[in-house]
Amino acid sequence: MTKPTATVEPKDKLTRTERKDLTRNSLLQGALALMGEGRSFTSLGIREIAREAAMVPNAFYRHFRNTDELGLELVEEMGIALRRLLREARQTGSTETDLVRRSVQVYHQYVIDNRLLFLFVSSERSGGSRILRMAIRNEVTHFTNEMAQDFRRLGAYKDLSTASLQMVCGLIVTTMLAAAPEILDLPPAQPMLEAEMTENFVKQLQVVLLGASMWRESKRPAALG
Amino acid sequence: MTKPTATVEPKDKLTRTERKDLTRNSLLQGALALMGEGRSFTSLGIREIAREAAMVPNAFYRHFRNTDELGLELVEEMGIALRRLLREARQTGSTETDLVRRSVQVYHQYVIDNRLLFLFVSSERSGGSRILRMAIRNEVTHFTNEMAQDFRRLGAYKDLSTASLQMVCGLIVTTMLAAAPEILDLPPAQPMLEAEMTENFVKQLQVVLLGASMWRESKRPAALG
DNA sequence: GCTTATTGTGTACATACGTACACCAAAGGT
DNA sequence: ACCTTTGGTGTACGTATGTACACAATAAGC
Repeated sequence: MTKPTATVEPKDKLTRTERKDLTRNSLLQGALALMGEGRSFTSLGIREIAREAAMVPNAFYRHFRNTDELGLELVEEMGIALRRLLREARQTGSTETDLVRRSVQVYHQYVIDNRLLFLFVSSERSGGSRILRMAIRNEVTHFTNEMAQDFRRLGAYKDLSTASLQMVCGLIVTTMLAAAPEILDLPPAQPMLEAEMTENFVKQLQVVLLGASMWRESKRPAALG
Repeated sequence: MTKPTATVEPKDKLTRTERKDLTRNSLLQGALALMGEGRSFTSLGIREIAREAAMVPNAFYRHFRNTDELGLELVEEMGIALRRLLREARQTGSTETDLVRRSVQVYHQYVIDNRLLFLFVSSERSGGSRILRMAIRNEVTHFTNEMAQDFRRLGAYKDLSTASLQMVCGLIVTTMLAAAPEILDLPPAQPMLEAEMTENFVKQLQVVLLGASMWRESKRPAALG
């Protein structure tokens, strides 16, 4: 009894579920990789994905019933990525100097670091599969709401109603997401182009924030209209 | 000699090029129709498109070398549609009362009336085919510039530099285009939802325009920096 | 330690695809 | 009136696809 029946295996002997998660993940990454080569999600086939993940076609079915199910998993992964982005932004956000520009740079780097995921989201956000589209829209809405809550917590835009704050955050998120494909299409190692794009992006956000800071709830509540 | 060799055929006897344009068009419409059923462009096949257009697969080659070439034609069609939209907006724009709301309604209706085209653009703007993506981005840039020129002509936002005006118009166009897929996914005959979405859209644009009207060119020209 | 459930493999088949080639009807130029 | 060009058809072939089924290896549960 030098070793009690170890619940955690020593090192490279993996438990079955761990192994499964591993291959499952290589399927997910395979699908992303294919889309990274210019394929759209609805054009992906089971065989193709399995081949990219270096496994036999039929193995796909051990993990997903069809490609849509795999897509939903990818959307979930994106949700996690977005939440992580927000967390990073919160930490960066303490210094107030040129906050927008700093945030844009963080976002820019984040998009590049998560290239394939953002590529996936950008394409499929208004892409072919309705199921995926809705799932992504859901995640984006959550992201928007969390951003609004963060603004509240930071005491920014205090005299905006919650609805207006969400509206503004929606605008910000729209602008952010629209920037992603342009970031991803940027030819590499072209600092001039990159700087130009970033500057434009920064200014757009500044316009939005300026508008938000000037915004007054002009209409009386609908119930009284 | 009762009839001089007519350069224009009487009525239903069409010239060859007319006929060709007709079938060519049914190919384009067929492709759009397929995307309307939830397919993405890169997933479309020659056989499929030809079938949708009620012709034999090989006939496709009489009009396009491959699907990408057909896609570029669709992009061109979109360009025309956008220019037409701008023209309509110009005419509507003379009355100043609640101009934004009116424009949004015009746009909303326009998206619905050109459902398939906007579906195509929304999907492929950040979709799989790089060629199409770039072509669409080109058209959108043109559209943005024309909008900026219109603003100039109308004397709006006089103290914005041309660059800033284009930046603002870019923001507006981004917001417009982001709204399109939501408009298209709206369940039909739900005036409550529709009104809510429109209202949100209107407010977002008002925030942008408010920000634009407050915008001051803060940075001195880069050459002097 | 034996049994069972799970994960991955190999084979198979009907179907759809892109494309090549030969062909046809009819419009257009001369 | 003739001949050529053009737009569309039919057949054919090699290849890729989704999925069904039988099977193998091995971790998990008892």
